[in-house]
Amino acid sequence: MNTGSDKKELILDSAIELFNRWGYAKTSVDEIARAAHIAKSTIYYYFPSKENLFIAAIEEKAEEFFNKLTTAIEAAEKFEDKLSCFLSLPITCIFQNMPLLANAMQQIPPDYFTSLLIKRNEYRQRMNNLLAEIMNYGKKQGIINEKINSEHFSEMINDWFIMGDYWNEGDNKNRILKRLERDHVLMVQLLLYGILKRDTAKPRTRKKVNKRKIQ
Amino acid sequence: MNTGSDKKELILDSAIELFNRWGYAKTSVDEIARAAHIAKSTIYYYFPSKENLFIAAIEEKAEEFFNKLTTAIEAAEKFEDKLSCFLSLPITCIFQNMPLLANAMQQIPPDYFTSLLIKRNEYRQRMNNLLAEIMNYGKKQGIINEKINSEHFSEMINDWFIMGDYWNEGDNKNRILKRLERDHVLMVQLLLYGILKRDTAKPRTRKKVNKRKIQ
Amino acid sequence: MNTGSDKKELILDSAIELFNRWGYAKTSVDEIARAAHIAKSTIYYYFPSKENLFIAAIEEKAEEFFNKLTTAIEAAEKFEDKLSCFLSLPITCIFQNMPLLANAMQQIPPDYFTSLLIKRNEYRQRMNNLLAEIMNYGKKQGIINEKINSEHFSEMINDWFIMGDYWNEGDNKNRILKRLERDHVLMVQLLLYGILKRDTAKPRTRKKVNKRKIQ
Amino acid sequence: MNTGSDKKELILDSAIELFNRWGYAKTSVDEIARAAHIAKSTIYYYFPSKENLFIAAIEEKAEEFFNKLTTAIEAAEKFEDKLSCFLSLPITCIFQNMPLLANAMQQIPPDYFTSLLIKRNEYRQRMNNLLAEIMNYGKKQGIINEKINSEHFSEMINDWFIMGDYWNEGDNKNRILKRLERDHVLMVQLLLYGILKRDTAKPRTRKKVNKRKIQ
DNA sequence: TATGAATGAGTCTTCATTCAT
DNA sequence: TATGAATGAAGACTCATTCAT
Repeated sequence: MNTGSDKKELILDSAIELFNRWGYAKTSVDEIARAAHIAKSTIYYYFPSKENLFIAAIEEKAEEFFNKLTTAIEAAEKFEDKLSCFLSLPITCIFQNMPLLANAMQQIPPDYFTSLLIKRNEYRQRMNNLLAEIMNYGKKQGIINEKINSEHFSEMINDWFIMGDYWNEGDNKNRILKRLERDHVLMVQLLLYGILKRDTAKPRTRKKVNKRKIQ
Repeated sequence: MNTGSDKKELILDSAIELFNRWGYAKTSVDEIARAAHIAKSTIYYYFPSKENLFIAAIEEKAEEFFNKLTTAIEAAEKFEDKLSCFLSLPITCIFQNMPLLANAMQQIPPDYFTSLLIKRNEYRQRMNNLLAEIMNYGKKQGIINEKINSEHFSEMINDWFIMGDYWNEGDNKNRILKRLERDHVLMVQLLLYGILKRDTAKPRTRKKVNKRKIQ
Repeated sequence: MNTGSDKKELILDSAIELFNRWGYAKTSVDEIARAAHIAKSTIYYYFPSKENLFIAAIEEKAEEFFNKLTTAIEAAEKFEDKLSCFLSLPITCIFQNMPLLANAMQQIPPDYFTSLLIKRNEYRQRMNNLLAEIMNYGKKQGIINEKINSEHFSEMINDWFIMGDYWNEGDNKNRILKRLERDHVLMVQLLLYGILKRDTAKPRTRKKVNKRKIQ
Repeated sequence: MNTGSDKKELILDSAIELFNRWGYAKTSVDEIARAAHIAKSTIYYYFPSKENLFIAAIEEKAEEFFNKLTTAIEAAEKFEDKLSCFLSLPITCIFQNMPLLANAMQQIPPDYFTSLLIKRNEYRQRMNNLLAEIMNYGKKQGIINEKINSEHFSEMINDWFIMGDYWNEGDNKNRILKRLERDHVLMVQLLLYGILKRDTAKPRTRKKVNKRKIQ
């Protein structure tokens, strides 16, 4: 990745490492230059701004991540395994690239520059599409409970596990709160199916599920 | 909230709002002073440092949150409702106090000052205790599947939903990766119980569950 | 010195200690208040300003010093002992009250406020007078080499040992440089041959020198 | 001194002048920048900190001083003239670079940063060595009173004239006080009788004394 | 292509002083 | 007499960015 004397690549490598370690605000262009053993102005020769460099760093890691993810999902044959990939890989990857990818995919903090928000939406969309495909696959195989609205499920998984774009939506607090409530009801149901004893579970929760209605 | 001439409260209010909007690094003491319509030095009369003010802001909101949460959980009678509270309130609350509480309870980014890390651990501990109590309640009622290791479940819920202290643990990457894998397997199982059709699900997943062994 | 609950004395004591330890610029009014266990504003009740407090601290110690010095000189009978007192006590005293008295009596740094300069001149004058008296005493006893100009000698001793008011004299650099040259010539002569008359000196002082033993 | 566009030299010149006039604590980096007609940040481009800039200023002047001093001492042939150089040049030089060199060579005030203390020790060592050489020279010529312990004499001259490292020695007050007493006894003896052997002294120095005339 | 030099705007923090009580 | 609260001005230092070469 750092072959040849390509200084641009050198800068990017140092930037990725430092942004990962210290986050955007606490990484200075000086430090990146020092780490890359080049002059600070050279960074500005290749990247118009710190912001831009940050986006470039994210893109590099994100592309790497999506490649891994799609490959793994395609390689898996069973529905459960595909779902398993989808749930585990992001966590592993984000763990290895914290907080770079966290900044890219999550919404904390909500104040970031526009170019980052655009990237975020792009990545979320790609995640949604991947999960939608997996769900379709499960449906085709006839193993998914029809009561589960799979689009809604995809959305929710993204929102809970990779954290949602709640913070994008500006002032429309009520809408978000409603969605949060809807999501958590579904999440509780999912968890209950898992942790409740079969026979006890059914009667108790059916009632509740009916009352609150799965959409 | 801003009654009387209590300037300390005024400062805290402004700080909470601004830290929430812009995060720690991108909120300047100048801005807080301007927002509170007081002199910058007045902030330093009440709080020894920006860091300290940040912690104070977090504490105020965290206390508020824990009060709401414990009250709600105690008020709920059924196990499912208690669990529901535990899962929904943090999200709602964190949504309303992003990134203030996110900073306090989550581990992103990993570069923060010591005093914040201490707070984080305290809050995580309190969350763990609350969930443990709920699980105990469920057990006493005999409605929890004995195959679920409830301690492990608590841990996982905290790690996934409120995000774990992965980043505390220094260099020991392998250990963390193992735990991540363990967690996601459990999570997949929980989800599958929820979304798979009853009859199809059982035979298919039992196998897998047995193979990987629930702890 | 700190009898009763007299807060003014308390402040002065703390101020002396702290100014001594850290110097004027690096001692804050806050610290003095903290050390005296009183409120900062109380200091401003008793002293109009930090500057003023500094001068007051100096005065207290200076008065103490001059009392000691005159008492000791009067108590000494022989010329040599009087001179000895004059040379040793300031050093001892300044050592014990560094840099408080150093600030007061020396000219380092030259930028201090007017009130301090006034005090300096006053103290230098008193030192000069004391030395002049001693020299007169020596002359009356007929043991001082007539070739030594005793006024000039007094001046020089003060300038070299207690450091002079060179820095008072503003721009007139040439004049000062001439005086410095004159002084050092005299100093070298003193070091080489001393101030005592050859014939008088021998019998009188040999005794004493033998008693105290030159190493 | 300020030739060419060398901004580093410009900064150093302004710094030397201002530190000389106002001392370390009362000279602000802003003022130095203003005096040098450059931006404050430019100072930080060349010097990592104010402290560092101060040390650089001292070094420049100290080197200048030691060059002058050694040259002058070597040029002088007679013992008396060498001693004369040693005693006069520091004073003249320090006068012209007060309090810059005073800070570097003396121990007032005692609260300074470590890097300055290191410099102080270095300079004191160099002064001691120079004086030791001069005394050796005098001994070889057989004109120094054997009763004078020349090492002790060197120490004392440095302590009294250039002011000693009393303040380095921590708490050991008694030891220092004893040394002060010892020193002043020697000083009185020197003033009274001088360091030259009686018989050698007379013919050699009378000439010189007559030439320069005691006032 | 690459960089050394330079900077303006801003950062957190300190501190002597004032004032109402 | 004594003080808690409040502040303006200044302090050292940082940093993303520009520009001439």
